[in-house]
This record gives sequence, structure tokens and C-alpha cells, in this order.
Amino acid sequence: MVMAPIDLAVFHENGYIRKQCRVTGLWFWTSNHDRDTCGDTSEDEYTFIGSPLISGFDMRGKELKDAMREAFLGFFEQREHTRIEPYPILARWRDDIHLTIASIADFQPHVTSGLVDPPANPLTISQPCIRLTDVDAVGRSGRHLTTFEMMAHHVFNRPDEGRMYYWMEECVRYCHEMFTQTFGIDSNEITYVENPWCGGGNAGPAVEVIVGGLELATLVFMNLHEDEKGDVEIKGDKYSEMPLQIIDTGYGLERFCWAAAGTPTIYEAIYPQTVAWLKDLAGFEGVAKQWPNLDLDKILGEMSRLNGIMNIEAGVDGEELLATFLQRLAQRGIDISSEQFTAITDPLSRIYAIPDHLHALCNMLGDGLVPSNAKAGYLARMMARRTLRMRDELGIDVSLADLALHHVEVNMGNKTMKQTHDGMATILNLEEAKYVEMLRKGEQVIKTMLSGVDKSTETIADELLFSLNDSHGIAPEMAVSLAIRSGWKSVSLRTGFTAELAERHAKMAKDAAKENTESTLINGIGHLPPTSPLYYDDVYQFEFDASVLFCAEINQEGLPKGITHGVILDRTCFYPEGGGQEADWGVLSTDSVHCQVLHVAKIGNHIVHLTDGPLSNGDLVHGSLDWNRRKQLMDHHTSVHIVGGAVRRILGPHIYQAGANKAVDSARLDITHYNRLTRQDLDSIEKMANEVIVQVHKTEKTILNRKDADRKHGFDLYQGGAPKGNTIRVLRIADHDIQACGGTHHDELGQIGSIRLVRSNAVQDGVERLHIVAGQAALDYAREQDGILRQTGEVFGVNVADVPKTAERFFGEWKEQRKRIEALEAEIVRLRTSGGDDSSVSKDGVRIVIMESDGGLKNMSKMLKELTLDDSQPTLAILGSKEGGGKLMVATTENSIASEKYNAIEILQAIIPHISGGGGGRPTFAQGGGSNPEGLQNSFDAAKSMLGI
RNA sequence: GGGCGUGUAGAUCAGUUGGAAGAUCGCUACCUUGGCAUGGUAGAGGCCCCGAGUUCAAAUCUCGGCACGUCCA
Repeated sequence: MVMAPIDLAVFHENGYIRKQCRVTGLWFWTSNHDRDTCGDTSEDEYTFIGSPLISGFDMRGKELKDAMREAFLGFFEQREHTRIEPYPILARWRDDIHLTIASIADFQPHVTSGLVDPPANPLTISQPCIRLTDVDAVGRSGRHLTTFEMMAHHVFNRPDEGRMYYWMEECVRYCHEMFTQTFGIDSNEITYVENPWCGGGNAGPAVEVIVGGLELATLVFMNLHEDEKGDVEIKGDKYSEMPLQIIDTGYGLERFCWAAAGTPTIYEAIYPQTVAWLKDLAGFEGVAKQWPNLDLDKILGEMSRLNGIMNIEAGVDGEELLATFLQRLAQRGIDISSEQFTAITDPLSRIYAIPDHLHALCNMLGDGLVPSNAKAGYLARMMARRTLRMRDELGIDVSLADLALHHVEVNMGNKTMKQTHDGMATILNLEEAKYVEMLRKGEQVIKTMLSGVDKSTETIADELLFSLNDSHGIAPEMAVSLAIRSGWKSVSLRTGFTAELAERHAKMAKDAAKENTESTLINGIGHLPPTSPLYYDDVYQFEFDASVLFCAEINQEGLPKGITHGVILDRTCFYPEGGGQEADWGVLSTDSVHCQVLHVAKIGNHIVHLTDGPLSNGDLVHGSLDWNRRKQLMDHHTSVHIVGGAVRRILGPHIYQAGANKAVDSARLDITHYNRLTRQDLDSIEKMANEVIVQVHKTEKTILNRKDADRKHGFDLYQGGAPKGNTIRVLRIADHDIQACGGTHHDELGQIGSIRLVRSNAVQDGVERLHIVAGQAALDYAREQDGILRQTGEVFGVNVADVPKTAERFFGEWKEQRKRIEALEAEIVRLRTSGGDDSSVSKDGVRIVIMESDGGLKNMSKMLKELTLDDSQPTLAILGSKEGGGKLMVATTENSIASEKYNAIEILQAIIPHISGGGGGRPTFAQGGGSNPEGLQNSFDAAKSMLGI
């Protein structure tokens, strides 16, 4: 079975008929019976440019977006949908994506899987989204954006439980009513295109709503999931119906605004003030005035229309595209040279892209994101750097922070943000400084890399450009312009290189994508009742009785040594490894058997004890924990929460937990921050953490429904990671820190004793790792440190308090004395080489010196230098030492009769066997070593007889 | 998460096949001038990031650690 036609009463009632698109072959519904294309093809141009299709919205920019959003949400609110506040743009409730890419992303994976109830049903929302896949086309195509708001109405139906709110008929009816009545769109301009949707293992029928050549909305009816035995086939995969039936709609707010404004590009509809401001700053009027007879608006309008029907994709050859473009423009009566076209569109595309990029950047930073060189933070850095590059290319002299603050003021109004404006400015100023530094380094690297290349070269080697881009952050275009500035004036970028670079990256990404083999520890336990965890009821319970439900042999790599069996009980006090907290250890025993529990893992609802021996099904066992271990883990885990709260309070709202680990000897907490932490920072965090222990007596542990938890505490609750179930355990330490956490924590903070921040280090740019010790571990740590200091003091023979001062003095003296020894050695060399003893012989105008030295290689080479660097006295010098198994050095005065007559390597090779060694060097300087220092005299004798002296 | 790159004088960086640690700026002193800009001469300043390994020999090659940079997902 393939997907059935979407045949709805609402179509017929409004005079729509079903036709097949002449171009794409897709089926579509239209009330214009002459129409033979679906509206979204290479032959359907935008019809709204210059003549808006949506009436009643004369404003522009933020005001227009606000009005449009309100019209949409209001429409659905009046029709029994609940309005939901937008989710953050950082998708922190998910572990598969960094950014919110669609409104449905708010409800994945647990609402869409049916595990968690939606916040309301049906609901309407306008969700800010960021998609970076088309980032290169932004500003150039006239319609692409990285940041947009997806307006939506969502429904989560459960027909199997008798909850069916509405389906296709009503959905399309709402859409049609809104389009034609609220927005006054001519029915003939609307086409509904049937185009089944699939993605991420789900699928369903879908309708694209095209207005005036622009896709304004997609209505997806998600009711299928991938299933090999399914009877529906879409794009080669088989699907079957799922119990949850979801309406996932997406209406592009900015596109509505564009259709209402009818401006040449989408950017002028939504960012008019910023575009005008940037034009002014970049002196764009001057460019345009060069050709007074060109009608700019007309050209831009035509460009957008053309872009609407031409597919600009990354990797398309730029020159070829330009030629086609100019040809098509000429057909439309616009006569423009490629130079004129480039002169106008190059700066303009940057002027358009900057506000879009700033919008993405401000949204990300506003949500508390810290720029970094990895993960989500890298996306912010990429946007910042793109913006900076375009700003520089436009020759605009405004800092990134000022651009962003201007953008926030003009385009974001009083949107509530986690990050303060000052914080944002601080972060962006740091980013700009890093960017400038990167450019400076890049220029240096280019100079070095090209130093051997002729100044008249026209190309830069591909490998060099790849390495500049990948290792030094210098994009190919940038590399070329830097090279030109540094004197290689005729280089240019080979056509198609950028595409090759992208291809290469794509290939690397593909190669790196490895299979995620999730090996299960134990199979066949699905039928067992879930293990009842006792550690939540009373975290101080360390003994319990239970019965064995399951026991099997385990044979798997990577587990702690000694593990032979996996045991599942009906209930347990043993905490399984999870949430960064290590597992409990202890003993499970019966009258006759004692098994050590060496590790505990959670598999689904079952807690598996990994033991060093077998137990039998039905056995009654007594379990007892290694309480010292558990107590220490609890000390650390609770401390991590306390420290986390303190860090957020002291450093600012951008602090987010990027990971944590709680072991016995110490705990780690990774936090997002834009600067390295100083010891002062650590001290004040440590101070506050210890104050909390004193001031807050009790922790508060509650269990909340996921829906209520979200509403009550927001998404900061999930710093420890995206929770999986519908019920959430919340740990509250007064108002200091509130977290969803499934670990074991103290009821009373006083149990911890004290917290020490040992040190911090950088995990990656933008992420700092705090090393924490608490409770007994803090005492042990202090004792150990004390011991180290005491030992050091004993070595110096001073009090511990004097160790730093003394070490400083010793180090200073050591350096001084080393220098003095060098000076004295030099003096010895001078004395010994100034002649006066019988080691110096003259032969045929060459002074021959054969001498034993007592220093190492360094000292010998100094003597050689002294002997052979004097041009006025041609010398052959042979030095030896008994140090380190014996050393020999032979050198001649360069460019003298000594170097003509004697070859240092030959002499060395001839005499070195006497000390059982080898060596080499240049004809005027050779050195080597051996393992028989006693043979040194034989070497000297051999040299003498060889030279005939 | 994966790939790539970099740690050498106070600063910016060179350093060839492993074989004698360098340049420029800055610093100090002296010379040139009435003084300044400048010019000249001399000098000081190095745990070649740390630790192991290979080697007769490591700034250089290999491995590990630390610090930093960068691209992609």
C-alpha cells in the first residue's frame, strides 16, 4: 500500500480540485482550475514581490513580526488551543541536537513517544529556531535565514485511549480559514501539495501550503513509525501505524512577514532598520550611485524571484551560476554587467546576512551559551566569526558587541534573556579579540608557509589551503587576500576549490561516523518485575534482605576484574552507576555463600549486581553496603550540587553544567564559562559552598511529574542531562540550587563536613573543570598535601612556611651558579687551547690539537669552537672525553687549508672503534660516542699514527 | 564526539637529513647631538612546555601528560 490521496471536504467546499503537477509530478489541490503546476517548482515565481499577498500588515521589522505572531497565536487561541511560551533555543532537554530546529523538537523525544504528557493539548506556539545547514546561502538567496520562528499548532491524539482531538480535515480547515480570512489571501493563490513526510523513524501524510510561489506552511500528520512488517511504504522504507497520532505543523513567521511586506528580499521585511544602518555604515549608497540608471529594487526583486526558482546549493560553481543568472536577468530586460552585479550583490549579501547572524548569535548568547571550540559553543563562535568577517569585508568600524547590542535593541525589544547585556558584551569582546588574534597568527603562518614560493606564483598549493583552513581557521578566500597583502600579489583562488573543501569535510565526517554498538550486559530479563530501589526511601540504609530473581554468568570486556555473575533482586540498597555517580560496593550473602558486589548497573527498570560468584534463584540474601564508600560518594555528589549553585551565583547566568563525575577520592564538575578561572575565583566559590553547608540544614527531595517540573522550575533543572522518564526527582538545597537528579544525596548538609576546590583545568575552550573533594576525601587530601610540603621542608631544612621563599632562593642561586660554571668552563677552555702544552703540533701549516677534555659534549664543543673558529690559524682539532662511555669530536677550521687537507668524518670513523662507538657529522665537524671510555688513549694514538705525528 | 595544528629569549617568530641554539623588536651600557627623533657599537637575557623511550648524540624522531589553537559533526 502506498499513501492514500488526501481527499478532504474542506477542499471540495472551497472549490478545490486535485491535479498532478506538470513539473514535479506531485498531486496538489487548487481552486484555480487552469493551474498545472503545484506552486513550488522551478517555473513558479514569487508573485508577492511588489504586490503583497497578505493585507493589513503595513508595519515592518519587529513590529511586523509581533503583529503577525499575535494574529497567528490569537487565531488558534480562540479555537481552543492553549498558547505555550517558546522553549529555549538551546535544546538542553535533548542529547541528540544542540539547537532547537523546529517547534516539534520541544516535544521530542518523550512527548512524541507517548511517555510524557504534552504541556497542553491541542497547543499553539511560536518557537524561535536555528538551522545552520544553509548558512552559506543566507543573504545571497533573498530568502534563506539561519534564525526563524516556527509558528505551529500541535495535537497529540491517542485514539487507542479514546483521545482524538482533531485530524487532517480540521487541521487543513483551520489553516485555510486563517489564510483566507485572517490574512486575506486570495484562495486562487493557495495550493495544497500532497507530499508525504518522513524522518527520524517516523512518517505520515503531509501537506505543503504554497502561497504565491512561497511555501508558507507544512502540515504533517505523523501516524506511522518504521516497522519491517508494516504495510505502508514511503521512499523505500516500510511503516506501520503507531498508537500516538501527532499533528506537527510549521508556519514560517518570517515568510508570512515577507509575503505581507512584498519587499525585494525577506531581510528588508524583518530587519529593515539594521539593513538601512549597515548600508549607511558601509557607504552602500556610493556604490549604487555609480550607475544611476540601474533600478536597484527591480534588480533585487528579480534576483529574489530567480533565487526562488533556482536552487542555490553549497558547492555549485560560482561563475557558472553567475553567468546563468545574468542571462536570465537579461531576458527580463535588466541589462547589467557581471562587474556591476558583483559590485552590488557582494556588499548587499553581507548587509543582509549580518542581521540574521546577529539574531542567531544573540538568541544563543541570550540563552546562556558560551562560545567554544567544540559542541554547541562552536556554533556560536562560527556565527560570531562569520559576522566579523563580513563586517570587515564591508569595512564597517563597529565592534561585534556594539553590533549585537544594537541588534538586541532594534530587533529583539525587551525579550527576556538569561544573559545580561553586559555579559553579552563581555563575551563578544572576548570573541572579537580571539578573532583578531587568529587573523594575526594566520598571516604569520601564510608568510612562513609561502616563504619558499616565488612571489609571482598564481596559485597556492591545495594542501596548504586545506591546512590553513582546518588547522588555523583561515578560510581560503581570506588566505588569498592575506597572501596578496604579504607580497604574493598575483595569487588567486582556483575555481571550485571551496566546493572541494566542503566535499572533503563531508567525506571526513562520513568516515568518522562510526556505529554505535550498544552491547547489552544481560538479555532476557524483560519479564522480571522492576527492581524496587530502597536507596531513595532512606539514603542511610546500608543493610537489607531481598530475594534473588535472576542470576546469570557474565562475560564481557571492560568490566571491573573478578566479575563472574549478574544478580537481580526484588529490591536493593545498592545504587547503580548513573548520573555521574559511581556504583555502590558491598556483599550479598546467604547462610552458605558470600558474594562481593563489585559493580552495579541499571538496565531499563532492573538493577543488576555484578558479583564474584553465583547465587540461586529464590535465595533469600542479606545485602550490606560498603558504607564508607557510599558515604563518600554522597558527600561528593551533594557537594557538586552545592558548588554548582555557588558557581552560578558568583560567575553569572551563563554557567551550565557540562558534565560531572563523582568518585571516591574526588569529584569533578564541568561548567561553561568564557574565561579561565583564577585561584581567587576558586577561593570565593569554595567559601560560598562552605557557607551553604553551615547555613542550609536540610535538603528537600521531591518527585514531580515531568510536565509540572518543567513548568515550575524551567529547563535549568536538567543541568545533569536530559531525563528519560515522566517522573522527575528534584533535589532542592534551599534557593541555592534546584536540580533534577537521580543520585543519592544527604538529607543534612552538615554530614559533608567541608568542601575544598582542589584546582581547575580547561576541558575545552569555554568549559572549565572543577576538582572537588569533600568529607573524608577533603581531610585525606589536606593530609597528603601537608605531607608533601613537610617533606619538601625537610629537604630544604626549613619550616613549611618558608618553603616557597627558600625554593625561590635556591632556584635563583642554581641559575646563577650554572652561569658561573659556564663562565669558568669557558675560562678553562681558553687556558687549555691557548697552547703552552705538548698537545699542539704544527704540520704543513696546520695546527693539530689532540686533547682529552673532562667536560661533556657541551664543554667539548665549546673548546672546539675556540680552537677552530679562528681563521688566522688553520686547525685540526681532535677532542676526547671519558664521560658517558667516551666521546670524540673532530673539527677543522672551515675554508682553510685544514679543511682542505683533512676530513673530520673520515678521521672520526677511523678512530672511534677504539671506544666501541659510532658517530657522524659534516666534513668539517664530526662527533660520536662509544661504550668503552678506556679506549680513548688508543683512539688518540690511532689518530696520531694516521696523521703521521 | 572526530580530524588537524602549535608550545624555542621580555614580545613576535626562524631553526634544513637528529650532529656548534638564531633573527627582528624591546631592554642595559657606551658613542653621535645643545636636546629630541634618529644613527652606531657592545652587552645582558634560554629547564628549546613537562616526563619517559629510541640513539654514540634529541629543540628535532616515538609514546604519555599539560597548556593553547582550529575545522567538522
